[in-house]
Amino acid sequence: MLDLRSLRQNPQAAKALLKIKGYDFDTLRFEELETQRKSLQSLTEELRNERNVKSKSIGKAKAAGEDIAPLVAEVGDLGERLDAVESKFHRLQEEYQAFAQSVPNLPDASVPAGSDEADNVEVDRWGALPEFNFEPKDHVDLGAGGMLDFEAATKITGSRFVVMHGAVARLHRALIQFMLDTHTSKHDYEEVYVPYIVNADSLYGTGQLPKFAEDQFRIDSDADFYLAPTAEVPVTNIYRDEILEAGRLPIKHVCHTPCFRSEAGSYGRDTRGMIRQHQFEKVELVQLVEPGRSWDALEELTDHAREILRALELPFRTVVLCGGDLGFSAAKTYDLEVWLPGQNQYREISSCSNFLDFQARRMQARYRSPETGKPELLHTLNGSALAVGRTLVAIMENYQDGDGRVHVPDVLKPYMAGLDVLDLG
RNA sequence: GGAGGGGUGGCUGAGUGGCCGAAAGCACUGGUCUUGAAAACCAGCGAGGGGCGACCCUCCGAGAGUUCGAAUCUCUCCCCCUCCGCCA
Repeated sequence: MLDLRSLRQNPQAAKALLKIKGYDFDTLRFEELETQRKSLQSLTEELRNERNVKSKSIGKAKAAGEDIAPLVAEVGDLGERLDAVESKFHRLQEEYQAFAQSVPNLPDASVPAGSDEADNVEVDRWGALPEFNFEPKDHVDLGAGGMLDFEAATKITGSRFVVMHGAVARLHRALIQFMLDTHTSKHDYEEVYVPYIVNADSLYGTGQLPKFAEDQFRIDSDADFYLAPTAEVPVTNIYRDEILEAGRLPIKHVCHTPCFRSEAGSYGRDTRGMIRQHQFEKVELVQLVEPGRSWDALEELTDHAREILRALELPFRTVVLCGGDLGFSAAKTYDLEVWLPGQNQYREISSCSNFLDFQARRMQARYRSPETGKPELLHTLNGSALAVGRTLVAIMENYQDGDGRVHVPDVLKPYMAGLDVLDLG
């Protein structure tokens, strides 16, 4: 959520920035809501003040042994008037809240203009593209011998799931271990284990609700529970409604979780293979930092994600998302895109974002500022490092040898119990 | 699942209808003292919102109700603890 106070001061500036994101901010509607809020709020507070003052005087009269009947009569229909104004005010507040919550975060000034991913701007490239003396297969063909079984998954559940067997399942697990170990030992993140089922407040805090309810898997139970779409939700919400001491910052967590996405509205896209699944594993980096530090933190966090790709020797590039491709809560996002020989293109494997205080305001994640002694909103960031399923795909496609085998990257060998070549059968 | 006990400021904890946004202690901040520190003493110290301001409003797990007036009484829900049952 944006800061309403600064929004009030300059709605036109916000409108101009939001246009970069392809969002039409209705300043007239906002100003109308604001005007109504102002008058209803002051009227409500005036009446409440009157009631408080008079009630207090009744108390005093009673304590002094005086007759309170005339005072009680004087309060008269005050309660009814207050109720009427209050309910009007509450209705307006709900409307106002819904409006304010639906406004996306402002993009940073460095975010390029553009409408979709075609307008994203490449900022760097790493690694030479592999050259094959054969026609490289994609991961679906490579796994067709039985290691990747999409039909079995369809039977068990439905489309967009996978069953992995043997060495491929092990390589998938090795990737998780390697990523967690790298971030904890080299990049100074604390590992956390969290619930995979979250409540509505948590999804609201990070911005998935109320606007993106259809993307979530909702659990049919008495409680309002959802399958976590990313570790960002449970991990960031550890600090919801907390006031942290400044000495605890920055908070840096790494967390491995499965992620569940309904993928509503992507029916025709990436239907082949493991690229877009309802369930996939991800290792996520989450940081909560002092407001002045978040831009540096975004660069660092993005490089922590790059480090995994460099260690795995997978060619990749970094793009900065244009306004139209930027997410609802993010002020700026870098995507890392790995080279997939089977598709002959770069595909997203990580997304690293700075949310500034947008999420922190929704979830009231604060720290005590040493300068003022007052609680102030933190800045939140997160990034995938990396999406495990897509990393597995990238390794299979980049490390294939043309003879139905996949070589294990050097850094993963310690995790593979001596296995350094996968025979896909 | 059954029985009982609880949820109060950063933390501990008192408060059963008005003088309570809330005692006391801890923590924290400033001061006195000290070569310095500790101790002691003095003072300050919850959060959110509105208003140019004087000030005002809201918040004692959440929501609804009773009342002129609710942290306090009633109802519903959520969460925590103890015991029993069941269980990885």
